Amino acid sequence: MANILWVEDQLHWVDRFQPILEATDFDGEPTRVTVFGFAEAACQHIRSPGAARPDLALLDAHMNGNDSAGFSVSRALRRKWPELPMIYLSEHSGTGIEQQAFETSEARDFIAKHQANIESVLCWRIKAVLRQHALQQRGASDAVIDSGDLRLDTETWEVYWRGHKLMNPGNSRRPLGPTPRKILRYLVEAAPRPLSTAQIADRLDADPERFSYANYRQHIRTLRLAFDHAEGGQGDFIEACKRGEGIVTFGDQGAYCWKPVVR
Amino acid sequence: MANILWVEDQLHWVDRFQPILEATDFDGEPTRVTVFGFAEAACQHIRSPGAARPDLALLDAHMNGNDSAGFSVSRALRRKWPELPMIYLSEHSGTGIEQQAFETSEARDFIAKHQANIESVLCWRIKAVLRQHALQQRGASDAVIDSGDLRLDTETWEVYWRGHKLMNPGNSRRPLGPTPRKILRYLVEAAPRPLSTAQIADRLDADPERFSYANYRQHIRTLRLAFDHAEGGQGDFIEACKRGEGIVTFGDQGAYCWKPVVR
DNA sequence: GGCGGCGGTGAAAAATCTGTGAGTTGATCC
DNA sequence: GGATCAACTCACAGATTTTTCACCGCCGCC
Repeated sequence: MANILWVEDQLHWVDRFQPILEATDFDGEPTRVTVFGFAEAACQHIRSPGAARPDLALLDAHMNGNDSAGFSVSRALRRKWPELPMIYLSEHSGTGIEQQAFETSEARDFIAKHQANIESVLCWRIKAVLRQHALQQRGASDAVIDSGDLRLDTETWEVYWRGHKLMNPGNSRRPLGPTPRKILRYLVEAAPRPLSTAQIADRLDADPERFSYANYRQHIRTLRLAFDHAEGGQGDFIEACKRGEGIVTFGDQGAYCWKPVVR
Repeated sequence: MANILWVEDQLHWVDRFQPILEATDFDGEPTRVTVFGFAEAACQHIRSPGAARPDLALLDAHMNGNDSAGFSVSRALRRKWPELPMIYLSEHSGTGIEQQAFETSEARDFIAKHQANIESVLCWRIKAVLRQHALQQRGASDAVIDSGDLRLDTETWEVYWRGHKLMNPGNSRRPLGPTPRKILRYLVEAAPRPLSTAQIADRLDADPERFSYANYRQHIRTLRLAFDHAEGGQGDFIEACKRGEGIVTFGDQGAYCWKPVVR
């Protein structure tokens, strides 16, 4: 289902476009449009932990007399879903607002509300952005990930650290659990970018209400212990993490980050 | 070097835009624009084995009275360089030409020639497409802000000043705290405009009631100390700030401003 | 000269974040 | 039904970051 988040303070545009958007087939599934009339309401919704990830955001930069209300929504979105494509729909094309949208807000497109055949143009451009984004998402999936001394086979999900297979720290005869393995994979894939709790929850396809930071933290602990056991259990890996190598706490938004270990 | 391939049959557009494009810095290197006045000539060039790969193609769909001359160039490009981003620059926005550009020709953008401030719009949009494409190519790599001797990676949040990583001034083994990092980023992004307490509070997504000027001031202090430590801790940076370089107090509404430091 | 506001400073208090250990839950298998 | 195991929760202490507070010097102004 194509899920569109739209922030627009002028109701007549909503009345005009919403039915058209909902009747348009963007990705082979029914389209749902969620509209917010105020930037604050949208931000609040976005920040709430249970918010479902939209596929695309449609923003108006200039709302309720505030030049940058739309940009605050954009920042909230970027924080929660860094990859989310955003399109601006505005009456101020060709102005500094358009420039700001492209240069600091990483807009994918900026559509002038006043133009010929706007309904169609809107749909074409949304479709184009969604297609482009889909293309981008399914790039890069090698079977084996190598990062320093780590070897991660994404087919069999086995993980080797300096030649030793990572085992379950609670019971060294058993392999590492599936969730920690996945988390490790996502961390290594995302390196050197950190992954926040929300991003991990998103990738694990977990219920964002349930997957908490405490949860993430615990898996990180499991992983660190597993690495530590793999290199002898002297606590060296834990120490390395504190120094900023291996699985590093990022210090914001409950995020962790994979940094290759130098020897 | 940003290499742009442009196919355009009306010379006056070339005269008008080419100098601007060539004077615009799209990727930190000089820009070169190669113009073809005829679709056939462009296709022939593209198919020739020695043709250099451009970074972006600018096409006009409707040329020399032929509705689809531009699309033939697009097909030639797609065959030779499947990943090449293409932007249409046309007088026929909102028509079937735009639809075709997006739906069958995988246009990244479609820019109407007749619109306010077209020169700037063209540059913003080209820049946006190039950035998006670069991101896509190297698997969403560095979004780095450069300002003088400062290098700020907005993905990993690492900040380097003259090659030294900015650390927490209170504990030099630890990285700069999240809030100061963000404030620095916003300041540099907003430069040369100052950011008042209220603006920072908005960007930090903080409660404007709680985020006071005293607060902002303290973070600025942390930042200045961090810079100072990074260059040796002689207080030089603090002095520079007083002289009007680096993180400058703006003197109104409790605002601060980032000014690149000249050496 | 006294006054008041602004911005810099240092330290203390408050809030938040993290690591840790232990306890629950729920699913699966015997 | 009971054992087992991974995933999840909870509580708490220690570390770290952020906010608050009090004070100081400077400057313009009456």
